[in-house]
Amino acid sequence: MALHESAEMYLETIYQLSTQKQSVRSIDVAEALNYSRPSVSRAVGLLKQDGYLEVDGDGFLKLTPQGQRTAKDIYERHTILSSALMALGVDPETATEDACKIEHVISPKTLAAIKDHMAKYK
Amino acid sequence: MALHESAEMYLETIYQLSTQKQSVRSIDVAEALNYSRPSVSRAVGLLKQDGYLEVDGDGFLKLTPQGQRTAKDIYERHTILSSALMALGVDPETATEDACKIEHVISPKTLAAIKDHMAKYK
DNA sequence: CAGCTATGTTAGCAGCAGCTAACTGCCGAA
DNA sequence: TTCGGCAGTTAGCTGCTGCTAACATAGCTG
Repeated sequence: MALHESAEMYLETIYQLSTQKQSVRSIDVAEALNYSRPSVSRAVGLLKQDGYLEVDGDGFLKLTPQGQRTAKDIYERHTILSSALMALGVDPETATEDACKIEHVISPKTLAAIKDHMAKYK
Repeated sequence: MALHESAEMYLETIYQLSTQKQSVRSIDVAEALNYSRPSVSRAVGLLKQDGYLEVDGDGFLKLTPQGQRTAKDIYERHTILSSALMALGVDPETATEDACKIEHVISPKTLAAIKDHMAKYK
């Protein structure tokens, strides 16, 4: 089951938050994305149902190995894209915003090509 | 009123078709996009309502000046992106597919940066 | 203990955008 | 003239994804 863009965004956000703090709850995701609690609640339920994360008794979100893998992949796309755009002279804020959108639609082939190009011109 | 991605896609398709044939009807758009006739019918109605095109008595679609301008802009984004990706070594089919998705989410700033980069390395 | 606050959930709404089924109108061929 | 097919429209369904309102629960605090 392919992840929808919104699911990718939730997963990436949970992953990023988990690198910044010990525990991640739904409310943290809601604040990070500026979404309502119900929106996050439903999304978390779907991600859980699809095996991307677990919610423990205290409401802490833990990515499963599959979730971890997927989130890392999305985050890597984001990182490559935003640094590529910044290398082109795009300001960091715009680069981050655009990377955030492009990361959900770009193909592995194109990403690899960008990565290669970056390596060459570094 | 900002165009949604789907509206941009319809507009771009109409524009492209109009460069290839004398007259463009809804059915042509449906075939080009592989969408149903009702889907196109509704989209055309919305684009008309928003002043992007006119439908004449024979069902031929004519972009208004505003529609023409907008469609050209989208198409230019598409052209720049796909040639940029191909310049990175992405195969034409993938480049076109990815350009088609990226063109709807990329900011003017980033597009300009890509254009500059291309001009430099040509 | 009462009550406030924080967090999460349930129910249901809205808008977008695809779809099918079915109706209409028109045009050309038998 | 009648019939069949093409093109377009209308009605209504579905799934996604955001929202608010309202409720449940737990935990602190006076």
